[in-house]
Amino acid sequence: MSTQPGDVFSSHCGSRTVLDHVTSKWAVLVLSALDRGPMRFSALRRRIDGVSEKMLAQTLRTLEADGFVVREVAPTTPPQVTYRLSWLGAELTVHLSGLLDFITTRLPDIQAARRA
Amino acid sequence: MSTQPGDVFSSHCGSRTVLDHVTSKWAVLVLSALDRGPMRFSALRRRIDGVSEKMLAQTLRTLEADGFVVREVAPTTPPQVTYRLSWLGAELTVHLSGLLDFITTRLPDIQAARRA
DNA sequence: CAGTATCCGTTGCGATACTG
DNA sequence: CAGTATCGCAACGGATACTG
Repeated sequence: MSTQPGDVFSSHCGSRTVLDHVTSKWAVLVLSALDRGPMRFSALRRRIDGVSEKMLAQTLRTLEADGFVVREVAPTTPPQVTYRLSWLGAELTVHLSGLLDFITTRLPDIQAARRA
Repeated sequence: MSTQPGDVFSSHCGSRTVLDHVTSKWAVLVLSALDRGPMRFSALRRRIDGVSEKMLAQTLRTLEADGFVVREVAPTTPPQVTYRLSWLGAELTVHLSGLLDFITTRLPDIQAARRA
């Protein structure tokens, strides 16, 4: 019930770090985009409106380091780099997609409830 | 399939704003804490390790404005202010709790998969 | 195509002090 | 107790330019 090791409520625990990565500004959108299938860098850029190259690259590197995304390079010229969800990433994205669906479908209610 | 009005993938849509609020550094933790029942300001501060008064107040105000959290003041001295989830907030938190549970329980796998 | 590097303004956010 | 106000630094993150 109270704070336990690994609990998100305690700082300096790994789970807090992962939570911050996953809920960062662009990570949610990247993961959800990849949920529909592997995508290349430029396709992701086009899909996610407003993301800069820098932030997309940074987000992808973080997600790859956390084991949620797999980066695959085809040895062609020009090189084709494809990103896809790992098994762990797919499990994660189930939860995120549920969140996105909720926000999207309930947006009218949210905006109706909004004050000031 | 492609970008639609209200879609999170397009910027300048309300859903993107709400998503940013909800996935902000402290909002996830506040909502999850309130999921167990109403809490007072100072109790939330103690529960959520590392949050400053400023950020807790700011987060609560945003969540209240979005209609996810309800603020109730008991007319006593000293005043007792209690925060609780609205119906909409409770629905939202279902998804967030799922996310937190996933991260917490799968943390070993995540850290095992982590590179560099 | 798929990035990296640099610059640099904006914002996040902790610390501190003060209020009803 | 339950906040608000102000300060100030560090990190976030967008724009631009450059690379293999």
